[in-house]
Amino acid sequence: MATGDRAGPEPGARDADAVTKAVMTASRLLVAVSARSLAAVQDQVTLPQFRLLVMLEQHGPGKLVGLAQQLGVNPSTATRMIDRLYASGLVDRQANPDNRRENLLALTEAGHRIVSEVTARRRAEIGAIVSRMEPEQRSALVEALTAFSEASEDTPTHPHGRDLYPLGWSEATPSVET
Amino acid sequence: MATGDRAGPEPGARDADAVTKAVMTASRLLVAVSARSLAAVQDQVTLPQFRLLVMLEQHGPGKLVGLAQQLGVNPSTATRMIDRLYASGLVDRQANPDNRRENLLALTEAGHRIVSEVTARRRAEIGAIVSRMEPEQRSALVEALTAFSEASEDTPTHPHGRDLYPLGWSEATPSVET
DNA sequence: GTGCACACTTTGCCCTATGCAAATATAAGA
DNA sequence: TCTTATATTTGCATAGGGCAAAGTGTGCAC
Repeated sequence: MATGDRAGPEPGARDADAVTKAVMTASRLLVAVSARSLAAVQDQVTLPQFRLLVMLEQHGPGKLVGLAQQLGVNPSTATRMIDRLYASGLVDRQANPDNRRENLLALTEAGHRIVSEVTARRRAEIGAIVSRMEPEQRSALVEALTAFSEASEDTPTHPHGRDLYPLGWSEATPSVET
Repeated sequence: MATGDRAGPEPGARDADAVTKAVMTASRLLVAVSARSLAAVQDQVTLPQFRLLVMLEQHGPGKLVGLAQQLGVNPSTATRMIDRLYASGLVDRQANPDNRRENLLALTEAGHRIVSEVTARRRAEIGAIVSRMEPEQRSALVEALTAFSEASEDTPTHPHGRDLYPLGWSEATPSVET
């Protein structure tokens, strides 16, 4: 908005600014949606616990070290989180018969239910929003977001981003993208 | 998916599904961007601490209870976080001369710098992505996101969302939208 | 086949974040 | 003044997190 009437020396710069602004606004919005979807289960699990459940759901049963890596936390942290989730019956833990130094961790039914509940709520919330848009707006949104996602794929994310990402992830991504 | 070749009774349903998917993908992406922007300061402040700094920046100097409410945490939690941030020189704390039971909390220069750094990184990252898009794609993105944001404004966010939101917020929104 | 190196998990120790309840200190009002 | 309400702090408990060390199995090399 308001970027159409003044001819800047570099038209792209002004556009990029408006786009950045719009993207950041949308970002806030989406985080709020995630937060609300999570609210329903926050009396049963903490956010880190929920993230752990999501990882188990996504990457299937596995051993503790792998889980810890996926979460970006120290194995000792994972051990203790599993202790608690096992105690609350959301995670199943049994020694791997083929390799007794490994534990096999998996979601219980109750664990699956929690993840599904949040995912469903989130889809529903987003669905509710897009349902208020005009059909043409919807397809425009799909195209625009697709272009955005593609543009981000070949973004270098600054040289060393790859290193920092797993480290920061655990603390920086509480919105548990499901 | 797989709903495209079969004429459903409600054509909008398939659209909504595709849009939901695109939105969720974008959401993950944006969270990753936030996470990376945050990574640069994670050796100086924890994520909750950073959120506190952002609140002080956004809502200006204020007293502890207000800050705690903005963050959605208990005042006692805020007290102790401030203790640590004061110790590390990121927050200034002084008794309000007009009301001795109140503390006035404000960012120090160092505190401001941290917030600015993250904000700048985030803008830069988003800017880098959009700069890879075609100009027409950029304006399409602005329009689409604007429509999306507007659609979300008059979304009821399910009846009781208002109640849960502040509660869940503290734990559910670590990505500190700046 | 015995032993050494490596992998997986757990435990100990320390810190931050968090909530609840109780204690303190200060204002404001009746 | 005495009481009530507000602001902050402190005590106590739990969860999340890291690092280092211990414990336990596997597997390979010699």
